[in-house]
Amino acid sequence: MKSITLNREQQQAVNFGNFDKSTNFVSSPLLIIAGAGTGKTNTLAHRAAHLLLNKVDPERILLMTFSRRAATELSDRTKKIVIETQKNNGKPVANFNLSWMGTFHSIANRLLRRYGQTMGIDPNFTIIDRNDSADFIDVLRHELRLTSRDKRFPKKSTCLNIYSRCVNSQLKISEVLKQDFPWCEEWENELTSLFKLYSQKKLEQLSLDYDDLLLYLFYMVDEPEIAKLVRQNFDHVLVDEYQDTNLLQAGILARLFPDGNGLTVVGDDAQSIYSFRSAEIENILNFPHQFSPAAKVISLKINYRSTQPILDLANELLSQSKIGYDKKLVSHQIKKHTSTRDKPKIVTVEDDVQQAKYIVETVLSERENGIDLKQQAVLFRSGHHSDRLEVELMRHDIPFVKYGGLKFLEASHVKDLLSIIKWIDNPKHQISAFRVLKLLPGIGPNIAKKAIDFLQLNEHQFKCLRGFSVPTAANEYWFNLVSILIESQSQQAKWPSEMEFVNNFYRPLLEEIYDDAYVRTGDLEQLTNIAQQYHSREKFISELTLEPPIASGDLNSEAHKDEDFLILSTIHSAKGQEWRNVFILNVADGNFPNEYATESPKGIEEERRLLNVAITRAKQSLHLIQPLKYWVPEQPKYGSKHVYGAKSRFLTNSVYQRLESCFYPKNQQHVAESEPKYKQIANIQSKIQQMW
DNA sequence: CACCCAAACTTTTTT
DNA sequence: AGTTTGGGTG
Repeated sequence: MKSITLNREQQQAVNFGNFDKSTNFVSSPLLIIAGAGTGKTNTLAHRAAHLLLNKVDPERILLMTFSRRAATELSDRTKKIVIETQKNNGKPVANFNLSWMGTFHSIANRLLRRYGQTMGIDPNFTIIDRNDSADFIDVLRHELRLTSRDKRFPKKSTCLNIYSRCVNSQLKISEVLKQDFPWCEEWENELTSLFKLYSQKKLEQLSLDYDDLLLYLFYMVDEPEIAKLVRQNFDHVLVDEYQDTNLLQAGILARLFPDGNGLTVVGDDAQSIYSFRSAEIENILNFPHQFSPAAKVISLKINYRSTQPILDLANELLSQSKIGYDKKLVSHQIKKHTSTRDKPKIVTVEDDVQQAKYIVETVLSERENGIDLKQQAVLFRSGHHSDRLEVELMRHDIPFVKYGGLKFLEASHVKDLLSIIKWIDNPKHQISAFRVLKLLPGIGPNIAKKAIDFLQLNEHQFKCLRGFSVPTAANEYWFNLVSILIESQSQQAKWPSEMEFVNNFYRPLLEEIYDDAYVRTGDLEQLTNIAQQYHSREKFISELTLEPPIASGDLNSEAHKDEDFLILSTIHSAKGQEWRNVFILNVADGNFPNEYATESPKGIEEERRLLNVAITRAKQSLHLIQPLKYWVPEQPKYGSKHVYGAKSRFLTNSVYQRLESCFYPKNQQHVAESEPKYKQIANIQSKIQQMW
């Protein structure tokens, strides 16, 4: 295939492969190293299209991406290319579907439901999200009496994080604790028994957490016979963001494609930012050796996104690293003449309030210049960094959408309603049952537990609950709830009308529990609307768990399509995206690098890559903001919550030379001193005390 | 046994 | 500021 939109290396990557004797298109293992903005998605889409145009069956291509958004984008582009090429060649345009496309977790979900029986896995399992898992662990840790000790046991989310690391890194718990959770080392034995119970109970309750999806699939394809069975479905696999895969994911691929034939992976070692999820940068670095000598490596270095001054900054930042990235990105844009205006800015401000003001002011003046809010994004290290800014934006009536902040599914009323649905879907799912039961007035943890045990004793037939008595306060709710449960269990395929019954049941409870019930009703309506889009209850739950709506505006994205809004996003959530103007908040030591990551050189390197990812999102204009003072929400023991941040260690002199230094407000380097000061004349304390 | 309140403690990023 | 734990009351 020829296309003028591709450069030489891209073209090479697209066309890599041959026809064998039987005219099947085959390809040996291929690694595409694609630096930021080098047209990775375009190349992948063209490669997929190339396969299709060479008669590879679309059903037999496996596309693994990092997010749903990436998956749809890739598939849309692929289709477009295929259709246009067919038109140009005067061929009839065939309709097709790339059905095996999604995240590792969603692909694992499908494969486990289809082939799980070979491992004794009931295909009707429920996927539990992070919150459910944490609640699960919470219950078990009480059961094991791990609370009420003289020293506090790690909290549920920490326990889950440790568990997750163990599974995904395939390391022993002692190793994980030593490396990443040294403050929990003393609890090793307790944690071990907790995790043992956790995995056992999950199996009993037909519940798989995110890690299980990968783990179970790994064990499944570890059986050569089953691997062969699964392998028969696919001729080609394209894996995106390979630098962020972990050992389990790489292991799955290695077992499905032992010789690497048909395997194409794409990634950028300089953008590996998910080690907390046990991503192994070694996966991408070792790929050529793993499949030596057959493996081919192609590097894309021409950047189509950013101006050269922005790339100069990124290149300089990476060149400071001890790991030798081979990543001198070169801009495709022909530079007319470089002036200081093109240079990325480092803006020094007094504190987060000034930081927010600077953003508001700049964003608005840019909009005056005809740059939509949508073309501008504010990026930050952690979710709460935008708190101040959000207040400021609301005050100025500037619409925004935040990615990576508080999620829709984390709102307790949404969790309540979903729990009912999940319990109906899987009567063995005790975490949902527990949550639902505790909603009813007069029912607390103990009665809830008894009811659940009672249900288990009666083989999870909801109708047995008629014979379970509850406190009078709960009577009416109890009767209605049990009616719904029995109804759903007896008849099938009532989705999504079932959602209505559940809604009607929950509404009065909502009003009883929350003061702001009215506001929350809106969310429940949205949830009901989403439910309409799925044709089964199981699909609805699975999809919602695997791809939760990530931004506040995500749910009614159609409605928001015409509107203009500013993007706020964590850097992790900004992966793969680009904007004309980019602002990076809190570029100070403690955030870049994050204070918890500075223990190990590896950690610091990842922080550097994180800053690199943030920088390379910008097309034309980039502002790093450096507050002298910033807010530290935790640890009040240090007294003042304002901390004077040190200059980021990444901003060395040579990096600084790539930046233009500014101050905000202009010409006021010492804001604190400019505020008027008055002498104390009276004492408020004595006045107050005199009142009594 | 459920519910409310106060005190102690808290490790970023997410499929 | 949010979570966890323990104590007191009805």
